[in-house]
Amino acid sequence: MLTERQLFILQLLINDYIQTAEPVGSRTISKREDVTFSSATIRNELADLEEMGYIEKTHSSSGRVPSEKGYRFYVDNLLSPPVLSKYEVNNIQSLFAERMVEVEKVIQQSAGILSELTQYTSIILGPEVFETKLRQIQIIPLSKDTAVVILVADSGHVENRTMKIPPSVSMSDIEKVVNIMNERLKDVPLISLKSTMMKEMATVLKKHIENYNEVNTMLENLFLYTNAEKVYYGGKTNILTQPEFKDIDKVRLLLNTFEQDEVMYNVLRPEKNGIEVKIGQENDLEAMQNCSIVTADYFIEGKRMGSIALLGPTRMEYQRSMGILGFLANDLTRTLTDRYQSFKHW
Amino acid sequence: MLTERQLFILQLLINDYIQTAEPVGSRTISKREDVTFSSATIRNELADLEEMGYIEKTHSSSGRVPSEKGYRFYVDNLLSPPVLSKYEVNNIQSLFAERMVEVEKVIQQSAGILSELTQYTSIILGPEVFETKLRQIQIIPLSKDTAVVILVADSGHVENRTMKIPPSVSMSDIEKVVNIMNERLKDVPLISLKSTMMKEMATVLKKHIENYNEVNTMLENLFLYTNAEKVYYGGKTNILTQPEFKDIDKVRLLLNTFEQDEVMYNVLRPEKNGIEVKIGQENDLEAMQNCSIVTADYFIEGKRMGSIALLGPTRMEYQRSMGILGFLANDLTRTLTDRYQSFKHW
DNA sequence: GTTAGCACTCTAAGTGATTGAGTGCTAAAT
DNA sequence: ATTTAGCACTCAATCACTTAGAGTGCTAAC
Repeated sequence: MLTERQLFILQLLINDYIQTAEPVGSRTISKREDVTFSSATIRNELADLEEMGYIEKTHSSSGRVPSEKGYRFYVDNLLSPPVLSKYEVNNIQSLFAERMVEVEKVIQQSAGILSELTQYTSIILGPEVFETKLRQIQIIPLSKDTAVVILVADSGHVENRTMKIPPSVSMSDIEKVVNIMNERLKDVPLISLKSTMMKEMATVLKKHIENYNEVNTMLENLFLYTNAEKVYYGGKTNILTQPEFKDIDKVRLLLNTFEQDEVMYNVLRPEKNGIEVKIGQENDLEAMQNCSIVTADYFIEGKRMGSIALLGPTRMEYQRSMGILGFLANDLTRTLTDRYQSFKHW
Repeated sequence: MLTERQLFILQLLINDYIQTAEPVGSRTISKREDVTFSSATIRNELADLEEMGYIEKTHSSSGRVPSEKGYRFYVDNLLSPPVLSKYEVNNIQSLFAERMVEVEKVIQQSAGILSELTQYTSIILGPEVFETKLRQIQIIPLSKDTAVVILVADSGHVENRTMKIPPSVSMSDIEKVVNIMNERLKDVPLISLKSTMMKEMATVLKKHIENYNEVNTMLENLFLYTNAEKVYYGGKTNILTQPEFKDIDKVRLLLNTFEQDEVMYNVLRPEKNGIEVKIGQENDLEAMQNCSIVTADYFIEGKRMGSIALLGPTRMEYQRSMGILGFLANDLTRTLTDRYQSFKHW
């Protein structure tokens, strides 16, 4: 168990390191006004903290640096509730004051503000197809054997795909199919579209359509890829300003990871509710060994819709980041729920 | 004027430097089998070439490095027509053998192959709205005051926008407008959609719609932003492997530029036809001072649709890059023209 | 339990000295 | 009139060495 003084020293050390990115020595700590005891005492305490694994030396006669265990302890026990500056609050709220119509634009802007306020990289997982429901489906022919299929969700999200039409399937068949789909599939969540379609429509289709089998495989192909939600970024290169990323290979690794949506998608899936912090090795991607990620969720009517996250070095300003992130997640939840209400009760 | 031997030496020097990225000395050149004269002779020639500005020294006793003027001369006069390896040709042609339906996918894949073959960063400007024409327009209501507008082009490109509907405009009004639009605006190029709409539809709308003014401003807002064509990337971080980009600040500058579509858009607009090479300072973006860009256009029925480009260090493999780029541009042109034909004569 | 003091460690920065790749120039060879 | 061998010279890069400074751990005194 840590003594009061050890807690205090650990906190000072981490705060200092977060600011300077330089190993912190006993003298540096002892020079602070609010420290009454001498550097020798601090040295003793530091030795204990090191033995317990909360801090490390970079070499045998260097100052101390927080270990991942140390950061974890710091985040879990030493953070006081964050206070946002007026500037930050204004900045975020002015975003939502604009009341943009398009969900995607709201999200893109949120990512921008987040990265600007924090100088880290912000990542937002768009609303999951999970909760959004089909409003309408349209098929528009392009040539004799191709057509565009357009799905519109109640959130305003539009999804489109081009497909080839087998020669054996006629236009009137397709029209029939679309009509049936609009009848049967309206308000079905996008995520379960495929399974619902297979169940609900099989019998009806068999009755009305000649080349049932061909139409069926066509439809199956169409919904083969349940589109993963989109990943939005803000300040993709902000993290390059951090001194821990002067190594170009690390940078390459990280930026490449950004390009792989599926990977990022998994990184952002939070395991618990609320604001979560993953420190260094805790997220097992090699590219993110020196990074921490703070994630928060946003909701619509209590249902989780997506996540917003900040990516920084392990030495990141946890308190501030968590504050800003939490605040923005809240506003996002409120705004989106409002929008959703207006759609639902219409 | 350059003598035969000077040409030869310049060529050897640039070839060598492109491979090694190290300054080339007289001894290195003299050791080649096909060089009969001594290093001293070469030193004299190098001094002349330097005086003429084709090569430079990095310091007073270093080997020589091509200057931008040197590269320019090399590209304009010293390149033999490129020969593609079987591997490269196969790689590109297998791409088009798949005959993907969606233009965007073809382009995305092209970017991927380009960057893989060259290890540079590839950039592709999507088909201009320029030539694609409106096939159909749809408005789908989302709530009592919002709706999604969907434009489908004959290329299969889908464009969508969410908009607010003023309370004074009724649904039936909107339906009328959409009908009129589909009648009057079909096959109008997307780029002139706005102007055509204003001209063609003004009188008709006035006749049929009550709140003409409100509808009009609504439509105007809708088409306010003529969407610039999309920019696609392949191997965004490839360029980071080049030794000239070990400086993190240069990297940041460049990657940030990538994020700004409008800027890239201008970079890629070629000035002349065919394959164009811009070397170093020739493209006046600060972020690209150490880069060269090779661009080529692709066409549909002789009309320029977009460009594809390779971005590398000034010390780039011009011959190979130009070869691959030209070949792919050709195949792209052929494929897209075929597709277009099938749409047109349908 | 705390602290002053001291020996010790290690990095970072600076200083020569050395090496080697390269040049330019001159005088001899072709 | 070229070409080339030879030589003096330059400069970056590297290595060994020193020094300064920040930091530690330990011990003995407070």
